Amino acid sequence: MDMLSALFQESYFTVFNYSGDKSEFAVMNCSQEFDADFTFVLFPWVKKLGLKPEEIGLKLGEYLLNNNSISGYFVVKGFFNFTLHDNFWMDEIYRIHKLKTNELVVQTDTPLKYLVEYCSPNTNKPLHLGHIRNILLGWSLSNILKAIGHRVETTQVINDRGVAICKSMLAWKKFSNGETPESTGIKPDHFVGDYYVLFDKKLNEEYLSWQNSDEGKTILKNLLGQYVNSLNSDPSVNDEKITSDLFKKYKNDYFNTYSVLGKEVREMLLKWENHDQETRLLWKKMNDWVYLGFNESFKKLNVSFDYIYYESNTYLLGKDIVELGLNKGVFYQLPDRSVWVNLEDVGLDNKIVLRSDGTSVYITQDLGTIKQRYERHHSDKYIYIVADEQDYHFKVLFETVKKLGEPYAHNLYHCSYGMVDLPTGKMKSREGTVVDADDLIAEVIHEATSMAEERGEIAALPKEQKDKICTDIALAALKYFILKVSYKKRMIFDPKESVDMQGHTGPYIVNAYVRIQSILRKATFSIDLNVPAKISRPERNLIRSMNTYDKILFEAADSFDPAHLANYLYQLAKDFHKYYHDHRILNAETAELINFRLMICENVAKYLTHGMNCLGISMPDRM
RNA sequence: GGUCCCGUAGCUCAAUUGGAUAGAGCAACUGCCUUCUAAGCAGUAGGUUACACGUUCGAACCGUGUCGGGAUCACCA
Repeated sequence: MDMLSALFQESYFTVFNYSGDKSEFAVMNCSQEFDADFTFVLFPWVKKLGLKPEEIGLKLGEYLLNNNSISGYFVVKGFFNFTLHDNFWMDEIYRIHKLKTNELVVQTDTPLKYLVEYCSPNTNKPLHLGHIRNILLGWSLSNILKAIGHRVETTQVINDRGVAICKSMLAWKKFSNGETPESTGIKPDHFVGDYYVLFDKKLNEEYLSWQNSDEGKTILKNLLGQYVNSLNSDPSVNDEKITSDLFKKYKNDYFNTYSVLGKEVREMLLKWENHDQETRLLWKKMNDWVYLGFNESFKKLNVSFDYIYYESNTYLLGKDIVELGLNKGVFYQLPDRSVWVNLEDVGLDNKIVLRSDGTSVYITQDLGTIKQRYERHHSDKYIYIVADEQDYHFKVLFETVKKLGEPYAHNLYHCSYGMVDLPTGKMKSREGTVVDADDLIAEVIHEATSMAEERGEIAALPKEQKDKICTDIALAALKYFILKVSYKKRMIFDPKESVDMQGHTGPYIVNAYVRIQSILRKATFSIDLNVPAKISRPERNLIRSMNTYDKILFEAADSFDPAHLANYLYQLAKDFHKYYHDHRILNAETAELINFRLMICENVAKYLTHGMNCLGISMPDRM
């Protein structure tokens, strides 16, 4: 494609004495409805050259034809459609056929070092669907960047401290009777998560009985009065709704002021911060359970991390930066000793960066960890894969770093992905509507297994091999289902559809590959480079697609979006399925044709494997 | 209320970054397995791209406004 742009650039200079930037000469694939390889749009040139589209097309076409650069052309309206010589496409087939997988992609001429952060869970509950989207994006983006020649390190910061973790710790301490994951047989991260849920349940019970106590009644009555006034008496709201709204709103305040459990949690957090031995031991024990469970989930998803940071080690970082900011005059201090940054000049507000008691807030830590990353990794680009609910936080963070004039200030990227919703609405952990990662994976594997049994294609294989294939197919379905959607968009996840294996799905693409493998197993003679008489339109289109693979990968890398690649692979698989249906391969008419078609098949398989592997999907040979 | 994001077939998503008659899958209906794996192929039906102006050879895409939905705006993380 790039080569074609150059061709038009050169032709314009010769024919019209026009010299322009290469980017002015964009060439596209010709639309399916015409029998041509590529299209060059003439409209923009009508004004620039002062000629009619037909005249431009004619002059251009005759020149290119005489030059032997193209084999034919025709102009429809303002579109210059043209076709390249067969030997160009044949050369492409040979070239691709000779390439090894790691040579398939053109390498970037500006290789950089990336640090990609993704996943970053809390240790109070197991991974859910939101983490899965995050993980798949991070993993496949890293693969894509590596594929085009960048160096990539991956990392996650585990949020292993704070109030939430103390809640599950307290619940376990009070209500577990010493139960463990081993004694109950529950997956350890789920085990801990169950105590987090239990805490909330116990808190609700406590809150409810407090509401009926004299103290509670008086306070809530007062609040109710104020609240009803503030509602401006909307007639559609009934008393019950008002009370339940208030109940929800006030719960947090209750937790912080009247709750006995709340008090115990805060005491526990304080003990933790003061390195109380018993608390730290409990904390370590429960977190270790969670890591055991997380690692099992990561392994199932077939992802890993190069560097793991723990918030318990980094949460005190950043205070030196606050000091630096104050000295530089970038931050200011109020009389109560809290420290702030004014971001009004970039359209944001004043944000606190250090509390009046001198302790850190979220952004203090992040300022610290960014700097630590820079010092330890010296990457060229730092990518944070974090949901779009944190857009504001990252804007503030990055602008603050810019104001500080840090050397890495312009190398920070928030890859902000849309949250995952269910057909029934938002996922809410409190209401138990969260789709658990492990449950989901188990469900797709179950579905893939029963589909495979129905088909019977792999029935004769040993169990171990069958299980591996079914797992691959299941993960292909799940991963592709999520990655095919552009990451910026909020997506609706229907668990029923995620186990679909027909149509625009991962298994559909795997199937194209499996069909090729099946043919290759049956092929009796080895491929040898002979020239066949003619390349058909479907074949030209297949090669043309493979020829644009580089461009797709670079696009995906530039936009941080694996969905470009996912959709490309579907199109390639679709074209192949049709080709397979319309053309006999092993019993084609002549030996040359068999040879030729086998080459095409092998080439397609190469790209499908490479692309799917970039998405983090492994390809079985049979299904 | 301020800021940001989104609105495409009944549903879930695309659209080569401003190009030809807006495409797929699912769901519905109809065909194709004695031939390389039917997790496949072909077909029917489904659209005022939320709405209105504007920019230009050309707009789902850019601009302005309206309507609708979401996120966020803690001395929480």
